Order: sequence, then structure tokens, then C-alpha cells
Amino acid sequence: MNKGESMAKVYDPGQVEKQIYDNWEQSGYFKGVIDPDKKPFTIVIPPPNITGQLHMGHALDETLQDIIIRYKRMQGYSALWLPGTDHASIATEAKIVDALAKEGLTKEEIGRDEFLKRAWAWREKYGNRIVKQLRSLGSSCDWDRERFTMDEGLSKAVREVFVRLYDKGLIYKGERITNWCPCCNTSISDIEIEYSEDDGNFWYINYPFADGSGALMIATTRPETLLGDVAVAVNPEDEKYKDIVGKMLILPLVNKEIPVIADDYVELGFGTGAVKITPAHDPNDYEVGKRHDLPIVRIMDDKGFINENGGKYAGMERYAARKQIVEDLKALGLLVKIEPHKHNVGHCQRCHTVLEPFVSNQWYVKMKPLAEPAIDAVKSGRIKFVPDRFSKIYYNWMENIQDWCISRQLWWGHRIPAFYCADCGHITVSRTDPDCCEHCGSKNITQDPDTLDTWFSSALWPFSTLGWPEETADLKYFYPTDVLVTGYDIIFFWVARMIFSACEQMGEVPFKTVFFHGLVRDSQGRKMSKSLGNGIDPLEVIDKFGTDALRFSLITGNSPGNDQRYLEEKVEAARNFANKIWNATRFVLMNFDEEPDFSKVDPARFTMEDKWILSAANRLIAEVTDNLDKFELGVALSKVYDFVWDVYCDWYIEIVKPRLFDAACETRAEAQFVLNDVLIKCMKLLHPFMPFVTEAIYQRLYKDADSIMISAWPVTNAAFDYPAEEAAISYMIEAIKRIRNIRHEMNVPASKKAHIIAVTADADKARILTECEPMLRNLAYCAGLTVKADKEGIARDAASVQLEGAALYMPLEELIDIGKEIERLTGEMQKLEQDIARISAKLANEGFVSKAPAAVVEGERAKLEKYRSIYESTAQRLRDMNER
RNA sequence: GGGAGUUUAGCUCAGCUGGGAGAGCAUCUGCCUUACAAGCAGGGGGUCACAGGUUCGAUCCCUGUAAUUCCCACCA
Repeated sequence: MNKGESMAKVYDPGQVEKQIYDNWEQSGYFKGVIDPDKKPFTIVIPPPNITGQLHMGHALDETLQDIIIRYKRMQGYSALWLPGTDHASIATEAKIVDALAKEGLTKEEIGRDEFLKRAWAWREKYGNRIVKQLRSLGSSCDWDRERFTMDEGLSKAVREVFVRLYDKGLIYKGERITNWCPCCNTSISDIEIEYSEDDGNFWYINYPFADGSGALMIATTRPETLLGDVAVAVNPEDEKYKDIVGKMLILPLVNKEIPVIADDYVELGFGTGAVKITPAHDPNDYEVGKRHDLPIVRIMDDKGFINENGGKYAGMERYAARKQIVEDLKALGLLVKIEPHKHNVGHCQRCHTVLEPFVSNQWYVKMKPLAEPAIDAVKSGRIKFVPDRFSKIYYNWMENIQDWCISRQLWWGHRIPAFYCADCGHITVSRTDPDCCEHCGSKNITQDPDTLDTWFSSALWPFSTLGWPEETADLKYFYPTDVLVTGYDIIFFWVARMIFSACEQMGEVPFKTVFFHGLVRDSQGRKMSKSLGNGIDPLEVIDKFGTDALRFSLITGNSPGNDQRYLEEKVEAARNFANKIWNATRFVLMNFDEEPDFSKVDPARFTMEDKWILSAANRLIAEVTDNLDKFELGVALSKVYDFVWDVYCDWYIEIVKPRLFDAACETRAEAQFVLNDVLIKCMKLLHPFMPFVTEAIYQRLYKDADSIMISAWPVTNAAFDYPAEEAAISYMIEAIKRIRNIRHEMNVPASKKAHIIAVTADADKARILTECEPMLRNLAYCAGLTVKADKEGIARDAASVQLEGAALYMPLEELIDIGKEIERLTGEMQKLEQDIARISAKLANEGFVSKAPAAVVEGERAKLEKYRSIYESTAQRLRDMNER
């Protein structure tokens, strides 16, 4: 039994993938090795959250990275793909709080230390889960270098950056309006807000003048904030109100006097033209308040309940208070009307609760000075975005950037290294925990209870994972990284922040290229989400179709940066392709002798088809390599697919079969060699995309083979360039296709073979046809071939294929209906006439001939000549058929 | 309000810096041909959203329009 016969008829990925992956991992091939003789190539993984389950977005992201890193590894780079996970402060904390709630506990009840213990236990359990799942995608990560954002080393990097920025005055603490999530119970940054158009109301409320002279009507979408009003503003240009500026109003329900002020902020002609000012609860009002030196009255606590400033409403939940306040206003006759109003409301990205903007004391990063070098890094081309359009989005954001709120009222995360002195009020910020105030020496200091935004640590990921702030060998060798692969949805959260962090801390870009991908949506184009329940579990897909099939389906047929839909049919097609190459290999091996001896192969004995496919493979290698370098992964993959299926399987294997089946064939060894050579090249080109099946095949093609993943990327071989043979086989393929077409149209049974008579005056065509007789016999139902220069003795009712410089005649007696054949040839002539007319017109156009590139004009001339020649010969054939 | 993307065969999408458009699936026809029916062979199906412009020539470049998706900003 030979190797091919021992292969299963159907490729079963489930049987081989796990074992292959374990072998790779044990072999140490995933390891990034510091090798001064090699160039490094580095990718750091976008660290998945430890709360996460593997989803299609990960599958796409990982696949893209794995393709790039495997490609570069095969090209001889010292490749490092560094994996890890993110602590995801707010998301993880929410999960743990939920878990506690199920036990009837709150985090306050168990305390900070106990809470953190539970959080670390969570990390242990679920952080490892996602890392295991990444392996099933075939990811060739260096697992020994796995990092976690709260590792000791990374925490040190976080603290170092915080202290540096603080010392430079780029981190400050200040009281400002910040968006607050009453559910997560923490401040959040601006980009964590999700706006949605919600149904709401405009409540029109009368504020009576203190002097009893009527009332001023305002409109609001949040009536409960009335409790914190400190003024009502009108536009200074507003004729309607110019006399009331400076007058006092009675704030309803609160019964305190507030002034009418004039400020440009109020837009003329919008609403009632009078705006209630609540500096503690609205960013614009806050600014107005600052300009007019108004007091700030905060009326809500951190959980969204009215506080002691709310008088009788104190302790009420915000929406309950709203309802009550509206009713009370109605009772007082101050509520004028309620109008439905759609408006944009900010929600928490994590829990979707409506956010409450209010004044609080938070830590911020001053962004303007950091943004400038980060903008330049992209503008100068030191960082390239693929596709390029994302750089516009990046500039737009960076150029209008606001300061970044980095403090979170959470426990899970990096605690802010600021220590407050109870005696002198000084804040000590330091790399190590101080035991006294650096200003007054008091031991009465306490650390800030808050933690940092989770993105603060991920912003340092490209260098913190390599050991920074220590000057490690890894950092020196592998930094800056080469490519960052990520979804366009986190360009602000992560990509932008990595860029300015690296520019500031390293003085160097974090990566040279950012390769953006889109979202994987469901089959109807909707975003996959838990609430819709339309998510597809990649692990289930892998189970059913294999990892290679999933990877293939995610890469093929879509272009960089575009969203794509998940369609199971696509995975099926990919699975079929894996099976196809498996069976091609099976066929090749079945037709090898025990161990093929290629030492006796003589290139001088290469046949026309051998040269043709070797030459085509050369072009394939060049093109695929070029596509990969340009991140055109989908294009690269479809080229390999087409070559393997259409060129290698459907044509080369079929052409070469007679040589293999004839043990005495003189060129049998050459055919075996070419089959093997081209297949191996294809498997190598395919390996980054479909690592498992290509490895399985490679192991069978080579005796004692090492892994394909460390084999050399194929390069073109100039000795295998055969343009003449490529043209000749193309000619034959054209001929065979036309023969098949005619026979099928005429319903000629396959069993009815024809002796083909080729008529040509062209010596080269005669040679090609003669040499390709076996091909015709095998693939074109040909019983024998006669090549001659004249058309003497050709049956009138023979079907014919008119080619450039030759005509093939197939006498099939009663099987061909002369009338039908005449009709068919007439149709072909009409088509030829159209082509000839079109090209002639083009060539008659002075502008075309003089301005188009010479090669294009030449191509058109050649085409015209070809069509004319076929046209002439078709016309002649028709005359012959009609004459007799 | 500002910006970006998309619009190509019945469906899902490619089309590599302008030279008469492709794939997979679906569909029709004929085949279990000893690698593969998850296969083989053949066919049908597209004024490349619309209108202008640039050009010898436009699916591709420019302008505008329409539909659609997304991002940013945000007026109480």
C-alpha cells in the first residue's frame, strides 16, 4: 500500500488539528528568538478581555495576525507574536459584582481586599479559558511570553508612565463635568459614551419673577435638574428679554431666588429663548456658570439618587424624582405644557444605562501636547494605516481631542499612585508607595481609592509587554513592533492611545503599520450580539468544518477594513477546498512509487504541460508574495485557490494522468516531480491561511519532514520560466474547451469518440497539436489525430473548431446535424464580426493609436489578427459545407 | 451639523493605482470517468445605482444626485 492509499477519502480536520497544534507548540517553533543574524518581525496581540468568550471578531483578528506572522516566519524573519489578556477593569468588575449579587452580597460588604481576591480568582479561571480558545484557531503565538495587563511588570510600566506624566504636568486632578454611569457607579471617558436617539419630552415650566410680575417660561428635557438651577440665561441680543436681564426669579419647588443672566450660549429662536442653568449637571451650563461666577449645586449622588440639596426629593431615584417634580409643578400651575421630543441621549457603553453628567473631581491626561507628535507620526508616514482612509478618521479625532478622564471609581485595576496628606493637603505621586508626605513629612497619608481607565494600561502594551521600563533584550530587539492588526472600532480607544503613549515614552512609534479589519456580522448584516442571540460560536464552526475552513472563509472574498457577513455556505465551500487539496495529494501519492527518486529527473525531458505549469507557478508565487506584502490577503488567497483547483487539479493532473498510468512512460518521473514540486509550492503559499491541512499534506509529501511552518517561503525560479509553453497549453485548453462545448451542445455521448483531423499551414501549430495528441485523446473524446496542411477529404458534416491558425474537424456522422452546425458557425461568425468591428474602430481611431501605450495597441492588433484569421477560416468552412 | 464607507449576476462578495467584468452559492444540462458527488464537464444570467465631466478609451479618476450603513459632534 502506498502513502496515497493510506489516506482517508475525505479529509477529517478534527482528527489532525489538535495533534498538529500540540506538535508545533512542543517543537518551540512559536518562540520568538533573539537572533542577531535575522531581522525581527513583531506583532503584539490585541489582548482579549478576561471576561471574554471567543467570538467571530477574535477569529478574524487572530487569523489575520497568524497569516502575517506565519508568512514572515517562513520568509526567514525572527518572528514574534506576543499574546496576552486585558484585565478590562469595568467589564470584569461588573461581572464580579453580578456574581456577588447572586450570593446576596455587595462589594462594599466584602471590602476591597476580599473583592480583589475574587477578581484574581476570576482572572485565573476565565483568563485562561480565552487563551485556550485562541489555540484552537491555530494561532502561532509565543505562549511563553504571554502577558496580562496587571502583571507585575506591566503594572510597573503603568506606574512609571503615570509618574512621568504627572511630573511633566500632563496628568492633573481637577473638578469638571464628567459623564457618570449611575449603574457602574464610576466616571467614564467621553469615548465610552454611546449616543442614541431616544424618545423624550420637552417640559415647559414657568419660573415666576420674584417681584410678582409674571413668569418666564423655560423648556427642559430633564426637569429634575431644576433642583440644581442657579440662573436662567437669555441671549443678550434677544429683544424679547432685554428688559428682564438682572431680574430675579423664584426657582419653583426650591423657592430660592435665582437671577436672569445674559449669555451668548443661548441660541436665538430655539425653544423659549430662556435656558435654565444647572452648572453641576450639564457641561454647557458649567461653562456658563464659570463665566458668570455662579454657584455649583450638585443635587444627585453617585448612584443617581437626589442628594441632600434636593430638599424633599432627597433620597429619590432620579426618574422617580422627575415624575414627582413634574406632578408637583403641575399642581402649582407652573407646568405649561409637555411636548414629545426626540433627542440624543448618552448611554454607558458597558451597561447602556442613561449617563448622568455631573461635576466631580477626577484625574485627567492633558491631551493637546501628546496629540501633536502622534498626529505627526502618521502624517510623516512613520506609521502607515491600511487601508489609508482610517488615517483621516484618526486625524479628525486627534486634532479635536479633549482631555482624557483616566480615574475610575472601581477597585479592579491599577490603583492611582497618588497619596493625599491629611495634614497639609499635598498630593504625593511616586514610583513606590511613600510612607510619609513628601511635603510636610506627615505620616497621615492615604492613597487615592480610584483605579485607572483600563485603556491606560493597554495604551502601553507594545512596549510594556517587552519589559519596559527595564531595558530588556526583548525590547531592544523586537521593538518597535511591525504590524498591529485590529478592528476599526477601537481606533480611538486603543490605537490612538498607543501611538501617543509610545511617542511620549519611547520617543518612537509603537508599530510601523496598522492593519484594520471590519466587523463580522450575521448573515443578515446585523451586528452579532448577545441580546439578539445571533452570535456564531467559532468553536462550533471549527468543530463542524475545521479551523482551516473557518479561517479561509473569513479571509476570502473581502477587502481590508470592510465589514463582512458570516455565511455558513462560505465555510462549507472552504471545507470543500481543504478536501480538494487533500484528495489531490492523495492522487499524487497514489501515483508515486514507494519513495520517488527525483535524482533521475531531467529538465530536458519536461513536456509542454510540465513547463506550462512550472512557469505558471512562478507567476503565482510572485503575485501572491506581492499581494501579501500589500496586505491584500483575500486576493492572495483566491489566487492560490484558483491555481490549485482550476490549474493544478482540473488541468495539470488530468493532462498528466496517462503518463502516470503508464509505468513504461519515459517522462513519468518528470511528471511525478512536477506534481510534487508544484503541490509543495502551493501548500507553502497556502500554509499561512490554512495551517493544518497544509501541514498534514506536507508531512506526507516529505519523508522525515520538519514542519512546513518553518520551511522556506517559495521563490520564483527563473529556470522555470517558459512563456512559449504557457501559450501553447493555453491554446490547447482553448481548443479542448471548445470541443467539449460543441459535443455537449450536440448531445454527443461521451462514448462516441472522434478521430480528429487538424488542418493547419502553421508549422508551429502543427507541432503543438501533434505533441498534444495524448491530451486530446484524454480530455477531448479523441480517438486519434491527423495533422495535415490541406482540408482534402474532410466530411461535409464534420463538426469543426476554428482556432487561430488551425481548424479541428470531428467527423461524427449522423450525430451532427448539418443544419444545426451551420447555424452554430453562423452565430460564431456574427460574434466575430462584432469583435472585429469594435477593434477595427478602435485601431482606426487616431487618438487611440497615438496616445495609448504601445503594448496596448499591439495587443489590440494581435487580437484583431486572431479574430480575422478565425473569421476567415469559419467563413471558408461555411462555404465548404454549403457548396456540396 | 461634520466626516467616512457601500451601491457590480437571483444571494454573498472580489475586481491589485483607467484598455469590453469574475468567484462561491443558487439555477439549467449531461456524467458515480478507478484523487475528490464536499466531485467532473458544459450552459444561462450583469446599460458595474443615476446624471454630468476628464480621457483616444471610465466599473475604476473628478463633480453632483439618490439609496443605505457607520463614525464624530451635539441646542436647553
